[in-house]
Amino acid sequence: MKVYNTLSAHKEEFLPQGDEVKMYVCGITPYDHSHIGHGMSYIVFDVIRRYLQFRGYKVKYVQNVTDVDDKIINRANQLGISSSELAEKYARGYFKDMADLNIAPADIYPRATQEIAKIIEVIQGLVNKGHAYAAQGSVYFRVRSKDDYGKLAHRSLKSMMAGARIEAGEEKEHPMDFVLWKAAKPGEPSWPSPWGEGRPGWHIECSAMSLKYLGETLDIHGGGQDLIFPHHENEIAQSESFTGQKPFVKYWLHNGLLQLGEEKMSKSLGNLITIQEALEMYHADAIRIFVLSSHYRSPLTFADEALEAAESGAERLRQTAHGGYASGAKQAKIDIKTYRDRFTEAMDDDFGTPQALATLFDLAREINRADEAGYEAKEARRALTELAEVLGLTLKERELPPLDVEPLRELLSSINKWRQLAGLKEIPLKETPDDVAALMELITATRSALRDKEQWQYADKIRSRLEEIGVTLEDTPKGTVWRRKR
RNA sequence: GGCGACGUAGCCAAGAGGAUAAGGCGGGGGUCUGCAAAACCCCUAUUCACCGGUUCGAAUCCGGUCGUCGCCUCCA
Repeated sequence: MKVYNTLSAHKEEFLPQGDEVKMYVCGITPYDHSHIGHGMSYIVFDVIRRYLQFRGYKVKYVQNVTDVDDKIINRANQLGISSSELAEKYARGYFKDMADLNIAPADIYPRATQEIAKIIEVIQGLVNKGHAYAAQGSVYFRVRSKDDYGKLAHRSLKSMMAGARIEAGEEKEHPMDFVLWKAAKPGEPSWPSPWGEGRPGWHIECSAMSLKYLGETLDIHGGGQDLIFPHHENEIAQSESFTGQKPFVKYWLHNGLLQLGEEKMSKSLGNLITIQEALEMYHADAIRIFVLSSHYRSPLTFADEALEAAESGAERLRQTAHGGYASGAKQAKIDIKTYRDRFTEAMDDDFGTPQALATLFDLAREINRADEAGYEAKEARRALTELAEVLGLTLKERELPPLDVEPLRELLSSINKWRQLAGLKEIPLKETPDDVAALMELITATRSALRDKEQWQYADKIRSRLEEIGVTLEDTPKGTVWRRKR
């Protein structure tokens, strides 16, 4: 397996330290709804994790929740609630978003506010080693104490200074020094520390948590490309300075960013579509196919046309996975291994999901072809479902609100008189069922009988009326099947 | 200003020196069907932004031009 490592800027052979892959992905700051840019990132790392498991690795996956930060505090103050209340609310929303996108939960979701002791321990260690210094109740990391600072972003301290927008660094020794511990301002949530009341800076929690839950060296650390600098650069500086161990992370993986129209989708620009909004419009499988049809390191632009295309593709895979009218027939000769190998080969090369998906579509075509020829392709269907699952595709029908019974009852009573025409008995009003399945059974049976009598105009009327109600009919060799219109 | 990525069919998007330039969507034609739907079959890039160069051979490597985007500041 090869993975692209941001640190080396090359693809490298993936060799984790042990059988259990230690994987850390930067989580969210819950002060607002998560948008589909977040969705993209977590879908990407979900697939990476699923694929590692598919390849036989155990994975320990940790994702932080930054539940204290300026934006949370400001927002909570605006709303007149506590910052922990606000953070909890949006963290819960985030977990629902993830579940709805079929993203498997992390093994641990540490919260910054629950890890203060470890955070203080790390800061204290950095101070003791001369990598950090206190000033006015805050503590800063001394970037000049780390000789390879900038190695992840591939920039030198000098080049960062040139043209960088740097504010006059009152308390800081060097403009690039960054805060580890922020002195409390009145009215802000704070914790006691050796430097006085305060709260953690943004970067330090990731160092503390990864150290606590995964150890001194992680196999994989992931996040969006926008986190490379300064966040991940600073994590490296903190962690390696604290432990004295290099590297902090063996493989740094970063996904490209989702764009909306001309610009990056981001909270600060306000041009965002929330995950729940996207899910109202599209099936989670469609969103995943949209994301996975381009390589994870490339930027991707959210466009309704592309999502619609993904929706149609998802529908085809779904139909294939659940199809199969030729049961009990001769087994189709489909070389499943070829498809598995193609899938694996694609994924082994830095998670080549576009080609992995292409393999799925090719397999689906061959299954349908076998179907068409009257062969049974159960094994191949199973393989399709299994490989789809590695990409986190459920291939399940979207859960729609239940059909209204009333329109179906009305339809049944209005076609009652046609039943005689079809050679069937009319159904007494009292015996009209009130559950969808039974109603549909009677309606389709009536229509089938009408078709047998070649009463096409009546049969077609039933079909178009059902379409209005939200039911699509398909007349297959094995009879009429119905499903919810999407 | 510095660093980096990208420009492939109507749209989305793989491919990274050599065999017919994946796949999805859309469109056209056909098979099946009473008609549909679904599915299947065929067609839809003689060419990879443009200009030069290296090479027996370039969409792929090098240089330049144009264009788009990201990071350098909170961000997945």
